[in-house]
Amino acid sequence: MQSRSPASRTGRPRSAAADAAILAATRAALVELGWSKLTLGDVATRAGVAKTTLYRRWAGKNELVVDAVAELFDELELPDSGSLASDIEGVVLQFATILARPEAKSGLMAVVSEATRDDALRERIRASVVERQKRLVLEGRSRAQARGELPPEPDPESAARTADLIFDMVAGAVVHRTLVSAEPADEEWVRGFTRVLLQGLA
Amino acid sequence: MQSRSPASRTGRPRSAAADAAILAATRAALVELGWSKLTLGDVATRAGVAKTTLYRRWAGKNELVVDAVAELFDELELPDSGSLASDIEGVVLQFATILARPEAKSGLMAVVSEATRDDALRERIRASVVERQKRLVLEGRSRAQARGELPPEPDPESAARTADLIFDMVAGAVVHRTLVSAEPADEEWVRGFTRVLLQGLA
DNA sequence: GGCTTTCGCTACGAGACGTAGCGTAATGCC
DNA sequence: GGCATTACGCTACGTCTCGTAGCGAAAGCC
Repeated sequence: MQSRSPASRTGRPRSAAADAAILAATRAALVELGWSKLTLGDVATRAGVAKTTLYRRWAGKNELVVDAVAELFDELELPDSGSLASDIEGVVLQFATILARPEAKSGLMAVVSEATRDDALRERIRASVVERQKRLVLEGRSRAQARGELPPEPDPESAARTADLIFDMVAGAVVHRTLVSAEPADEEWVRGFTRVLLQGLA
Repeated sequence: MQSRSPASRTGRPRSAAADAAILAATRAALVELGWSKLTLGDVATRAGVAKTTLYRRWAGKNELVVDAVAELFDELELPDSGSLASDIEGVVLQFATILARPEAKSGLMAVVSEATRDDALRERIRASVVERQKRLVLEGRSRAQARGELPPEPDPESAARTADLIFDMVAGAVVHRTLVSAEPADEEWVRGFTRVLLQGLA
């Protein structure tokens, strides 16, 4: 969350329950109201805390929603289904399921949009959402290489570039399908997408 | 733009110059202020019109920005460079160049985010941005099929599905690369992306 | 000239923002 | 147990933007 200064050993400690209540209230408000009609006063009331308490912990709407949405993606797991294709399909489907939830839809793109003019916010998104899930790409690839489904990378730099490209393609396609085309990223779509992606990487 | 009722043959006509001035002022305000700090009062002042004039033509910030941003994508053209790979590279690079502009970055994602709770707005985006550019995918594919670079489609329904998938992959990857990863979608990246996409479609 | 619609201007209530001030509650240190 | 320190709830406030209403003037068509 925020940089809790390590030298704060004295005084009343911050309530951890309040943090959880605020983040949960934020997600609930995103579902009911969406980003633009969400107000911090309303979130505070839902969470049962004072508005001033909320402002002591988060600088504003942007930072609050990033933290509230980031928690949603922590449940992503890489299945071990035996083949690279079904591993990818499983992860992409999980990602699509999370993104289909209204609190993720309305919250995530709004903060990404705000991040175009706020480097600190973009870094917060990268650190708490993107970078934390890139592990799935890396682990999936190394598994596939161990199974001989993918060739080993010639050099580390090219390996990193490819991983970034894969991540942009997966996340970007699912987001575009879900939010812009407004069609469900269901099993059928995921199969088609995975087929193109995998064949392209061979 | 808005539904200019065909039965308005009498009375003072609306100033076409005002429309253009308002949309240009909207883009300028997006560059300087970004989405969240853009106010309709400020746009009206920049455009040299009264705030009430602006409200007579657009229902709100969302609709205004969609129209202002949609104009940016009209300059997309399909190059005829002889091979499918370089055709795709050319279009993707054009798209990335437009999306790199600050008015597109901060405006487009914001309205997409708002569209998750507003069906009419999403339809407006689809009609004035997405659907209008999907022609590039269709035309590029038919050219490639004529050249024998791509197999003909077995049935029309599958052809439409594939076109949608391609569009989601192209637009999604470029958007994610530009806005989330915040790295330039330059020639090198576009080449790598096109290689994966093309090989996947073969 | 008469009719109709748009335009610029001013003013307004409503709502959210972000902050300040105060008294109270919870902890660590002596 | 008492003290310093920090967090908390509450109230109140000035500021900003929103979206609308009302008015007189302007610009077209018959």
